[in-house]
Amino acid sequence: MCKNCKGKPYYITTAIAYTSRKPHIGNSYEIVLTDAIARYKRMLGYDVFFQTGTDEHGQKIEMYAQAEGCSPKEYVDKVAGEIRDICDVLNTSYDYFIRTTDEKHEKVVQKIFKKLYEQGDIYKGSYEGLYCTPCESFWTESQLVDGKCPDCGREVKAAKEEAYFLKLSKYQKQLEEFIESRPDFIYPESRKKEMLNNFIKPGLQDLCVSRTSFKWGIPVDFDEGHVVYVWIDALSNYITSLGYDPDGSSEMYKKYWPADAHIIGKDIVRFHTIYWPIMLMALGEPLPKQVYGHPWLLFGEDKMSKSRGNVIYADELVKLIGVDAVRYYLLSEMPFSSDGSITYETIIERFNSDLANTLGNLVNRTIAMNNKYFEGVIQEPSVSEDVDEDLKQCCFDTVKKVDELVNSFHMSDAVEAVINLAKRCNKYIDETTPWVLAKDESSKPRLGTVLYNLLEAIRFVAVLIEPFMPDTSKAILAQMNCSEGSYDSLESFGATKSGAKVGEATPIFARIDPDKLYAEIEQMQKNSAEGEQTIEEVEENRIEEIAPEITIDDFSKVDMRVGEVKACEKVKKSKKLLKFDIDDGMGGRTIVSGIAQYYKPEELVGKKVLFVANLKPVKLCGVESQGMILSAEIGDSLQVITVDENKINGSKLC
RNA sequence: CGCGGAGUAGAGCAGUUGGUAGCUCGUCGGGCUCAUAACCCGGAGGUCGUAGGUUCAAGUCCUAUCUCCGCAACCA
Repeated sequence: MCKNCKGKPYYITTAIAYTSRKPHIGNSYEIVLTDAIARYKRMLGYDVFFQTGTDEHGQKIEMYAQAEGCSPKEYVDKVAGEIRDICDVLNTSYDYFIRTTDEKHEKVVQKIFKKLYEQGDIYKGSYEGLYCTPCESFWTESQLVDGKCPDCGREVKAAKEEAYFLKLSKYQKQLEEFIESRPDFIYPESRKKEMLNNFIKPGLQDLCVSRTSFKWGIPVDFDEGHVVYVWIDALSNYITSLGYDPDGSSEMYKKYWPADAHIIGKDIVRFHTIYWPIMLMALGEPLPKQVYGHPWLLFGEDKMSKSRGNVIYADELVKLIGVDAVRYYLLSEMPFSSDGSITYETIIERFNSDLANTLGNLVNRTIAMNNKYFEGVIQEPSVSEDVDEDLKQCCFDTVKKVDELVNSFHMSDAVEAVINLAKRCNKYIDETTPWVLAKDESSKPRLGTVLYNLLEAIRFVAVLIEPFMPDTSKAILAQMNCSEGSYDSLESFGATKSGAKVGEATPIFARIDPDKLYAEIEQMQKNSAEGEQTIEEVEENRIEEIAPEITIDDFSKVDMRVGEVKACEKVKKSKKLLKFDIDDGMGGRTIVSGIAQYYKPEELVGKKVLFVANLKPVKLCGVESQGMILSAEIGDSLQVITVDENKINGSKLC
């Protein structure tokens, strides 16, 4: 069937998951999607190597661990375990689970770093005058606001901090040519344009690849105090696992690299299509063949987050509806390029309509008829009619269609194609009316043929659906008492053996009763709500540290006044900015503030607020802002400070 | 005018190179009884965001315009 894919290496990866917290079902989509492709390729005969894993370093992990009162290592061990458990619960067939804290990985990352340094692609440089000590952050000249830290507005210092940089500019031209000449490299195509127009063509800035501000990372072995920053550490997982080594790579590496496909989220397309290829170019290694930046799964219209209370975890959903139903839901509901949406309503709808009514019922009624009319014995087909041809053709067409769709990462369409074949089978039953044939002894041969054709067509369904729902595939074949589940058997119509006996007809998917499911969900949410305070909450309520001491002279430089909001509107083309017309008792002024996600424009009109009156004006998104409105912030919430209505506009604070 | 994508039946989506507008769910009616109140058929429902233009012919090409989304920018 696919002569030239037998034994051919096929290397596919997910991104490695950051071990900051347990992933929700949207995060888990990626592993299921990748697993489906991996299983499909394996079925075709490819020698598949499917890798997933965890990204475990960085400042955030350090912080979370501290909040939980454990070491970073203990923390990532716990979360990596949870992530791996979810991969297993989802029945994914990864061949290797890499962790960036693996000793082998760390060693090779150090070597890679050193090699790039020695050949001059990484150089030691420093930021100049742009370090904010309280924020522990570096800023580029263009990020600075009024010469100050854009995060906290405090002074930034001349940098004594040194850091290592990767020379992206050197490979820019080469990368641009590569991307332009490989229409298959970036999926979907709109992402490719984004990368070229927004990043590559305007000119790449050299990338900072080391940090001294935290310790939880892979040390740069020739310069104490520096740790390798996320890019080189995380991205290189794809090759360290295979046994890449600057001093001589393993056979396995030579066999599987370059990767056939990196399956990643749309948010990290940039890293995989710019930084990663350039790293590989610098190392003199071939580039991956395809990168698919898949969309996100949203809860209804919103992003899933613990604080919104709308998180669905894969393992919990599996408990409710079963692994294959979860896999089916994710694969069928996620579009190719736009974000998908998960709701309990659509979960029930998809389950009942596709899995229970169409597929499950088809298998059930077919097996039942075979038992009822022939004591289970599969008949030898003998009397064919024109309708049969149409059914057979549909089987072959579906095989072809699925192949095309999987190869272009259109998984939901591929899944749908298989379900459509099941629908065709249901139609075939109505066209041939077996129950009518059963009434007349003379039409028994035709009846036997019809049921044979059905069983064989269902076998096509079972085989084709294996990558998406492995257990269901097995269950169907088992119920048919059929051992022929190979992809090659789909080359012709007729691999089902006559004379064998089918098993009991037992429903594969029982319909979901919505009320019952909702009740179970409620129960589950209650249970998890009683759990411990989450990391997110810990982080949200963390009180910021007090800024360095200042003198009264410093303070008196800041001139704060009372003003009244006369008008307020959103700044066009910006998400976060609101433009205020303030009556400052001195003729009025305009102030722009980044609080659009906390307030609607009309909410603040008429209120008396406090503002800094002597800040140097700046332009934000084209609007000049002449000051700063004071507000109090903690974690995710923010409130503008307002004062009594009777305060006179222009009053000075002291 | 920073770059790119999208606006098609109540909902969610297909519609390569321009040639009678489709699918799934829902809804209404019919059929059937092998099956999981399932299955099959049919109807209703769309001036394909808006306004122009090219063409014998435009959802599909061009221009303008509105709205939404992604990336970038932006939190004084």
